[in-house]
Amino acid sequence: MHFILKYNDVFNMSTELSEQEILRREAAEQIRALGINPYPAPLYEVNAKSTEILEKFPLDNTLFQEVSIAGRIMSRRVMGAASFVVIQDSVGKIQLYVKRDEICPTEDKTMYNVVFKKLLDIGDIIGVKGYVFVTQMGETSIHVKELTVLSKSIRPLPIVKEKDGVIYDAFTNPEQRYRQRYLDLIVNPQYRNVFIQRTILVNTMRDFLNEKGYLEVETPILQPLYGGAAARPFKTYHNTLDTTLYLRIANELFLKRLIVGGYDGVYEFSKDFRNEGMDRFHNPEFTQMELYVAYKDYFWMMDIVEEMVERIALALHKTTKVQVGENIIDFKRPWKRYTMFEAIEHFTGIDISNMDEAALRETCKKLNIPTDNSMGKGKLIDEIFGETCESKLIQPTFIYDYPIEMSPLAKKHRSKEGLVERFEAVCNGKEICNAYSELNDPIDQRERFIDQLELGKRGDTESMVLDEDFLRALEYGMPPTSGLGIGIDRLAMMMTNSHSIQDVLFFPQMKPEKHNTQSTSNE
RNA sequence: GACUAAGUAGCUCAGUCGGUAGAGCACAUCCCUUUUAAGGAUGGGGUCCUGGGUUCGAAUCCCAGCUUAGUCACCA
Repeated sequence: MHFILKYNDVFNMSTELSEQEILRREAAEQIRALGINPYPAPLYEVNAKSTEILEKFPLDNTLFQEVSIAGRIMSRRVMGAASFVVIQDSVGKIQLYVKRDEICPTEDKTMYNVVFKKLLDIGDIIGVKGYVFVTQMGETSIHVKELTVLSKSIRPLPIVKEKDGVIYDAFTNPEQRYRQRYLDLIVNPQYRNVFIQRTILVNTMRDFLNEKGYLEVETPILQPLYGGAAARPFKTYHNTLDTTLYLRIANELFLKRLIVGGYDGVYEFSKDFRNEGMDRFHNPEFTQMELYVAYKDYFWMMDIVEEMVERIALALHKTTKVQVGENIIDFKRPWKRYTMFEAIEHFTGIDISNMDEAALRETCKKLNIPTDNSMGKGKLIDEIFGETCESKLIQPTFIYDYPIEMSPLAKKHRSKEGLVERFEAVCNGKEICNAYSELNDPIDQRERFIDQLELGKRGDTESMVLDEDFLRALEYGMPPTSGLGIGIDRLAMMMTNSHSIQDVLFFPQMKPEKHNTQSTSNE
């Protein structure tokens, strides 16, 4: 009891420490009292990794005879003067055999009897030196000759156990997993791989774009005007400038300014922010890769997307076929290409390409798609596509030629009235990218912005605002340009077969954590 | 925003009809020199999410709230 008082006083804790937390703090102090720093400063030389040893030693048992390895204690079985410990390093786990007279060759058995047996716990980080051997039970292990405390853990670790494929005490509570991702990564190390795959995905994309000679750039996140997408922004304030700033919702307009400036191709991996709903496909901050290339059109960009995504699949899976939920998706080139009208005709048997607004509305009624009077021709077409086609497009498919009303930054179609040169790639029933032949006619762009302002006046909270500086840039002349946006999180979900965006973000947005303090609201 | 489900020990979870709060692991003590879900024995550990109500008595029944998850809606 005096420990509780002591530690709650010393650490000024608002909540009482658990018995285990107190005992571990005590242990750390006792280690110190023995002249051992539980948090030593010098580097610890490591010359092997767990999985490397487990793979190579059975093939050549002369290897690893002077091994030095470090990791976190995940289990401990003390049997008198000999013990077994499992440590986990960055790649896996390996068993240690710790024998008293080996780590304490002299009369002084303190290191084993006191430090190892009494003061170390699951969760502590240690380094060991020794040689690799195989136990009588046939498990490749490290015979420890020297043990160093590297970091004392003062909070008990939830331990997941497994036998014969059965998982015991799985740490699966999604809230805890996301809030305490570090803990998730410790006790559920299989999830480390998802994030490694995400990084390989990004690196593959970056290598691909660099090989093509495009320039990776950085553009502002804090912007006086937001633009480039239809979304509600986050608003903030700069004190010195005494001005409102917005967190970017897309980087399109800045990258196009750089094309005006004379670069042939620019791209950016950008964190974008949208002040909208959250669910398993939406996090308030997310990552996009946007690419703009001069003198190209949208057909050219389809080829680039195919090539790039196919290469990503190969980099991650060594094959173009990827398991996503129930489906196996084959990213092998070439992908199917349908115009939006063709796709609708393919799935409904109805040709809407020459319909006027009234006929479209009638078609919606026939297909049981709810409409309202605010919907114009473009919106009606988009609704029909979304309801009848999108979820059925499992294998990668380009859908192109969109209604102009939905695409205020895309160039008018070279031959088809009322459409723009835009495509999306859809797979597993979800959009994975969005691209245009970019609108470079400054007069047309100004008119499109004005149309957006009208929508805003009618209460559309996601309509675009007029960006006078962007128009000024276009007025100096932008070459014909093809632009692309790929949602990195969505692509990562697909490539790692993850059910939720929270599974491909280390730290997904959560509500502020409620601390378990006394309830204060008696109102 | 709607609906459904959940909230009990550090972790994973039981808890019968409303009658003293349970298990495994973790933790402590003891035993044990090659063990395997973490060897054996013993033991400590609880704001049963919060507040109110019904009742002699509530983890359990009722009401309200909070938190979380899932699905749908909205939203690219």
